[in-house]
Amino acid sequence: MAALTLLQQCATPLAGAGLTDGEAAELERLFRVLADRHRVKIINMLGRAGGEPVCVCEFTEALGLAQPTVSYHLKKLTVAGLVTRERRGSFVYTTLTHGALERVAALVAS
Amino acid sequence: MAALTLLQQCATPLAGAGLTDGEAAELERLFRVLADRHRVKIINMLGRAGGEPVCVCEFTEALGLAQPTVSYHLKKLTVAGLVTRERRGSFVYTTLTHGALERVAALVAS
DNA sequence: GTCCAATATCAACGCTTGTTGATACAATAT
DNA sequence: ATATTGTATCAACAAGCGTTGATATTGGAC
Repeated sequence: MAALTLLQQCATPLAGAGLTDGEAAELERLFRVLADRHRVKIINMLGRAGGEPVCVCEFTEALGLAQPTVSYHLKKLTVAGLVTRERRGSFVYTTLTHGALERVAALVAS
Repeated sequence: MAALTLLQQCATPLAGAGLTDGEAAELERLFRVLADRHRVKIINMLGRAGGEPVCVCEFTEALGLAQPTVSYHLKKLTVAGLVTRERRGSFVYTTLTHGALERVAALVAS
């Protein structure tokens, strides 16, 4: 009856403080923006442009998507701070935010 | 009438070869696994454990989720190759795959 | 002013995802 | 053998996401 039944045998000590709910939610939002094949391609195109602005119309052609769809994806990337947009006449150009990807990479590796 | 109407003013030259459809889809799958606050927390907990295995029951407690939900998330992380699972008696322990996060970070920064 | 082209927003639909009770499986104890 | 505990799978639902016609907005050309 005095058997020590070894409860809590699974304990594993964790060092340091964990992520807060807010930090976890922010990382979720960031990765969610990256979690789309078209947005990944857009970012890759912008990277290959070497920081130079790329016209919206190039994405529609390269991705084979309808114009509203591209607009939808670019907005997601913009509000996430990964790209910036500027008008030049009737065209809108998108630029990769400098250092944004490096910041993401640093977050992952931490 | 001979007005040069400047068609294709938006051209931007892109250097190098872009991502293939397969590569873009693979990145999408990877980021999709990371795009969840609970999975982010799990990975963070595993990182803080310093490569040591962590029992499933610790996640249910720390995340405040039902047991099937934790099982669901751990499976996603497992099939993505980010973590590995092993049984020890009736407990199942999860370990952060060595170098997995560093590989992801390298992908992002490229 | 009108006309046209590039882009953004809206509305609606199909599809995927996260969650959880219920249930099944696995391993140990008795 | 049965009982119990830890974990995985199943079924069903709510919520969010990507897509695209239709429509609105913006800016240049005439």
